[in-house]
Amino acid sequence: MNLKQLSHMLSLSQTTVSRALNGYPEVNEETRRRVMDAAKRHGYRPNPSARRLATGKSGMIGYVLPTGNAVDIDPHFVEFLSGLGDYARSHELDLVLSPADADDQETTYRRIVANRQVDAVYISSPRPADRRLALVSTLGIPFIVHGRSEGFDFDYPYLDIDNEGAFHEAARLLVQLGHKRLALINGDDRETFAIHRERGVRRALAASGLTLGERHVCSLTMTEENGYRAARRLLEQDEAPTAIVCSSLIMALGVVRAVRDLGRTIPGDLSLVAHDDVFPWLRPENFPVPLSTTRSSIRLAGARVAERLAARISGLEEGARGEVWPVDLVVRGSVAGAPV
Amino acid sequence: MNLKQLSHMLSLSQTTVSRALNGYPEVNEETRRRVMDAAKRHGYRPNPSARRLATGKSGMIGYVLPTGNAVDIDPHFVEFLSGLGDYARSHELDLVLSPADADDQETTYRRIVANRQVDAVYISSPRPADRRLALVSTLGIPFIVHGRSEGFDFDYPYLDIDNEGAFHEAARLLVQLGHKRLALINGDDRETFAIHRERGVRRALAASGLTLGERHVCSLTMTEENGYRAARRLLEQDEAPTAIVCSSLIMALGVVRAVRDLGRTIPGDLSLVAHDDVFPWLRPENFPVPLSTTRSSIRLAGARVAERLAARISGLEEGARGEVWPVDLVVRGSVAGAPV
DNA sequence: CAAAAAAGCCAAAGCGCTTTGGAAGACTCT
DNA sequence: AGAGTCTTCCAAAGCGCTTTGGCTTTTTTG
Repeated sequence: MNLKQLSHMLSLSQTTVSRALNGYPEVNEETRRRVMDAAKRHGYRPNPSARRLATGKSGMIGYVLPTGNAVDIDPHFVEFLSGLGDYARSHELDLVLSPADADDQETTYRRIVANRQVDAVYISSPRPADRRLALVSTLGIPFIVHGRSEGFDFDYPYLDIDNEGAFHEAARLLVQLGHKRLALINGDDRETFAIHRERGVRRALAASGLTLGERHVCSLTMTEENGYRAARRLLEQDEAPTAIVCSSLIMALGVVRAVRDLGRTIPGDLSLVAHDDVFPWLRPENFPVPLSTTRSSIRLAGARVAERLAARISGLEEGARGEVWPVDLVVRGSVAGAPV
Repeated sequence: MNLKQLSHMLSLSQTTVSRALNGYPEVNEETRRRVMDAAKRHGYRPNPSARRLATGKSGMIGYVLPTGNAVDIDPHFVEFLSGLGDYARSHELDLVLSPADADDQETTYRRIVANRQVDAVYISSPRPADRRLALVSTLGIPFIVHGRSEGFDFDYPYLDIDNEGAFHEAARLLVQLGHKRLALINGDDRETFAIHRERGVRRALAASGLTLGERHVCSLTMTEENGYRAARRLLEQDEAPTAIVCSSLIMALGVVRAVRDLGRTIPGDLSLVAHDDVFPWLRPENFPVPLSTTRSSIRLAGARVAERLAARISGLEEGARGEVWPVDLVVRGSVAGAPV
């Protein structure tokens, strides 16, 4: 059932039917009702390919997926996706993932924009002065950044959590508990979120006249193994930290294992706080010692990004509004006063 | 730069240019070279929307993503995606995720087929007599199943690993080591993979005159917490198992925690084997006691599925070929002879 | 009541590609 | 040399929608 057939059986022109369906004003309300009715009755759905060709709109949102043998997709991605999907579903928005060489995403961005494959894109895990932002801005496609970049002379729309604030709070708590030597096991410090987190920790320490020693900060991709290695390195040095703030639950698994291997205990010998993105399959309260966390649901963020993307597409949202979500600090058994 | 302009500057018809570009035979090789050359020089790329409308082909593969508040996307998905992306990237294939109400995916399948949004789809986590298979078959869109269904009177193309064989081997090893009471901590037993795994364990036990007790098999979604609960339940009963086969590394984390909480040890009191899908962020060799696993890279499976999907789209693959990959059994420290 | 404005509808021209049905010219064959 | 066959190219007709520009008809206005 296409427009031609439908309009023919209504004895109307395609123009009128199209306009009636798309809510244009220059059509009699009575006629509109007839059209709407017939459309529904016959299950008419405009052919998206045709509509696309005519309008240039695709009804999809895009994401450029960095791939390559050495590239692992972040497991956070799937949770983010859950949220995105939750919202997108209710609006019949599809998501197109365009795999790209991790070292040359620009080509892919240009392609999807030139091809008008998607109406908007989102960008995740931004770095300071991230080239994708500049690119996407000049290409002029609506977008939202999940996270933040830094060092641009222009604003852009983003959704981020207050990483600095979260880690500031976590560190402040530890300092208040008497810890003097904190360590940070961070994610890849080329990404802004990691930089912000480090900044938060430093600020909290500085407020008490403390500092984050060179050898007390690790920056690694977030795997269990890296968490283990980092913890071993930290705990086996002379001025071993008495508290660790850790950027991910997965790394925290490794930290816990290292602590055990070294015959130490949490929170007796070491206090531990980690960031929790809220995975259904790994919960901080189920750690051997319930883990204190800075918590922020990445899934909710996904839903919100989808919502804003939809708003931008339909012109409801404009400008470069940045949105920063506060982060909960959830105290559980893994923190205690500094050992004497 | 569109076809019209290009053909005009070559003083050729759109027909000829189009044919030259698409490799049709009825064009002089000399002419074809000229065209190809000019196209490259001017960076001409056919407009996908237009091509789509004309051909009905989209150059994308689809996946219907079940969503909903109570629905969690499997973390395996992201690894599978990595593999899919690896292949898709080199062929400029995009992946479109269509979020659907988990309880009504049919509508979405019908939509994406009717709209010709994608050239092929893949289906994952199939169940016995999975309705999606029947649906997609009748809708007539090329597809591949990752995993297997059962109980259909028709064949279909799939890629699966030898779950039964893998768990058979694992169980056989344990039996050979003298274990009489095995337990299985399985994934959701409405899914075929879980059924096959249980079958494998049962077969191995039967071969030695043993059975898998009713109370020795758990079937749960694969979270750390469920692994813990299952293990506690198993180990605290009278006829506690001396060996456990577990369907996922994440659940195995919970098992290890439970064992520890109960003051037991691996492999002294309990032997443990788990299935490893090969995540970069959680490796069996890094468990407190290196974990024996049945190993199969889900990422490679993703790449292979993409490859076969591409082949089906271009007509290179036909029929209902099923492909079953063998699974490695990797023995590490977590298994030992049965306690006396 | 005539002129101007508004309302309601339509034919046709795109959007940019593929593909059908020829047609002209070059080649082969008897 | 004329008929038949390839080879190589083209004009034009879709694909199914949106949108422009215009044409009636009705309503408003001075």
